[in-house]
Amino acid sequence: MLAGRIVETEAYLGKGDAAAHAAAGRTARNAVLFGPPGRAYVYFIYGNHYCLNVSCLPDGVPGCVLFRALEPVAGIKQMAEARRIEAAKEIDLREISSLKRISSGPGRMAEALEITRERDNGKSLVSPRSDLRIVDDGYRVQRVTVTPRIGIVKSAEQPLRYFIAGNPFVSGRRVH
DNA sequence: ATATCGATTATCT
DNA sequence: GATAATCGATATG
Repeated sequence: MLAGRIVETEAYLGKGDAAAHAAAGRTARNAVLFGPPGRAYVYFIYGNHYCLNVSCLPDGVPGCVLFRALEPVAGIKQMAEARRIEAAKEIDLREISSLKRISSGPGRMAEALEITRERDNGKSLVSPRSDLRIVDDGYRVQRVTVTPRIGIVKSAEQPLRYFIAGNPFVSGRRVH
């Protein structure tokens, strides 16, 4: 079983959030965002990467949370293999710097979990029967830092990125 | 350490 | 035809 702690997220809203895929209304691509909450919204970006979100607001109201980084917890070797970083010589999975390369960043995270739109879009993330789930393991976050979102141009100033303060698996530069 | 750039394709204008 | 919620490699200080 693969598992990781969610350490970094971003919120994307609907109309009024120009950076959100739902901003211009419902299409075949973003239909999950307009459906019930708790479903996987997986999109393909830059011709290379998948990114995983969970739909959040009530049926008919678009909104989601993008998962940007995981702290690897279980199945670490398998995730490293999925990322094709197991073979490299200087990789030592006991080192934080190596572990960070597994699932710090939305594209990396999806690759580590082998998530694709074809397989996972629309899946429930809350059903006990689902093979892709968000669960509570009892971990309690002490402090959350809020900053603007990464990699967007429109609505770039809004403070909608959230991460566990000081967690070493948060992606990007700003970790505090 | 920071900056810039190319890859590669589904989706939308 | 242009764009994009990224990544990894390369160049430069």
